[in-house]
Amino acid sequence: MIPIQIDSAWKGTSDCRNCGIRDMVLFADLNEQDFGEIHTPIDDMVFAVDSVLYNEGQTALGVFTLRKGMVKLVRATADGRERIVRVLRPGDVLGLEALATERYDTEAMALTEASVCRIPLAVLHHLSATSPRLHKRLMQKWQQALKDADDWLADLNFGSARQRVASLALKMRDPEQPHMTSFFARDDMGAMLDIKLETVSREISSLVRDGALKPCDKQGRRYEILNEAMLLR
Amino acid sequence: MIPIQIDSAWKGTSDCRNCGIRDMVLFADLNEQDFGEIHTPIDDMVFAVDSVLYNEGQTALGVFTLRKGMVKLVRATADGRERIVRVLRPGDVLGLEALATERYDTEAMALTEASVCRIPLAVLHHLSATSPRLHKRLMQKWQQALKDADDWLADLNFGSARQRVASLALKMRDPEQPHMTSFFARDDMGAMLDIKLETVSREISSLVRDGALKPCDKQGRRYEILNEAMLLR
DNA sequence: CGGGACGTTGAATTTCGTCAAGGATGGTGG
DNA sequence: CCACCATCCTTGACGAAATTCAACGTCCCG
Repeated sequence: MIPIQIDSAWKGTSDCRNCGIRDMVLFADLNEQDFGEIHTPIDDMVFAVDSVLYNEGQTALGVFTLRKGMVKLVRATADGRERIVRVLRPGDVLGLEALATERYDTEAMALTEASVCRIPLAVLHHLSATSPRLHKRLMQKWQQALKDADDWLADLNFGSARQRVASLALKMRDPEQPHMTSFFARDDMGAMLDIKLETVSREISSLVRDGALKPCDKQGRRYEILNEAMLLR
Repeated sequence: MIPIQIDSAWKGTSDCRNCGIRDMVLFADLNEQDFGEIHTPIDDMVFAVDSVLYNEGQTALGVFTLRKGMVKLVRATADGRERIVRVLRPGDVLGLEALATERYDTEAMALTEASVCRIPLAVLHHLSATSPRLHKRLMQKWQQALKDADDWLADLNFGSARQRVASLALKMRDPEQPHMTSFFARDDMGAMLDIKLETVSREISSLVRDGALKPCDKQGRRYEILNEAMLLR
């Protein structure tokens, strides 16, 4: 079942030298010699909405770089419910933990259609030993992942329901259009913020009523930020 | 001011080869040759309760390994309150992020008297390039830190106040005496679980009344776990 | 022995969750 | 092309849970 997903997602082999977002990713400052050390092809893949990139505990095939779209990392909690521990966006790395354990610690599911490249573990193990440039980038990606994890905890799971929704709105701002922000299905937002979906809906409505946000589509996914100060509190 | 803390904490130079907890720490599988590459002394330090090991944003001097005691990682939130993002225990590494950014991402404060060794950044940068053994350990410590961060979020900040207190009790079990567990000042516990200190107190009292826990001191810090199943739900 | 810090407990209030119903949207098939 | 249906978002009323404000007790330290 998983191989089928992989097959259907596979779109070809990546040409990393000419990657459009290369300055954001792991291979940012590799030189020609480093690229020569890559003996296994990097797969270029696209996953449809709601498809699973990998499961919690699954044996790892590689580390992913997210090129386009959004991916949620999901964990099962002790009582069986579902918890979204983070949302990744373009430039982020998925499955770094596989470098240490050969297994993925969380499930990864596409929140939108998602383009990724999958870098085989062997390539990273080899390069991290031979290329100080990759080694340094790898440290930076670990550090960023850890900081993101702590940020997520400190910002989004703190305070009243209204504060949480407002924090999520700020965190999910579009990097290119800072006055726009993206929301998700209400039950996903609930799993991110640890509040019920009805409460999410109420707080969004309240922020719209108070003039902090303006809905830009009919599905409740895109909003314009009208009053940033109101969200910051 | 910070140098004064450092001076007062300094207890000598560590003999890593004979470290009592070496199998848990970064230097676990270094060989004699690797040790020969260490040209800067590892400092052995002790911090008193409530003293600060480093501040958020501070320029980093090194990475710490916790030998004894407990340390909290604290962040300021958007609204100025204090948020405890994790508690570290013996064997854990503090300040790994300094390897990537030369700065600490959080404040670290001793929850008990804490013994640490401070490994200069230069030593780690050098060894991670020359010793595949350290390189591998480093990956494992990054992975563990990231998993701990996600665990903290998923377990302790989820569900009712009672569930959170129960999860904390389980997470803070003594590794040597699994039926014993450690709590903290009630406002610290509140900052860990994102509930008010009065609620923490009430839930602890309730767990004691229901026979899940038994207090073992008069300050409310040590408890015996009488009914593990009751805490798991 | 007194005072301050901290933990506990109680009552009133606010917030959030639960249960239920209604409405908009998008897709499907006739 | 439109009616129908399923899905998801929204809203309301009620009850449960957590916070707030306050008082009180205990422990530790000077």
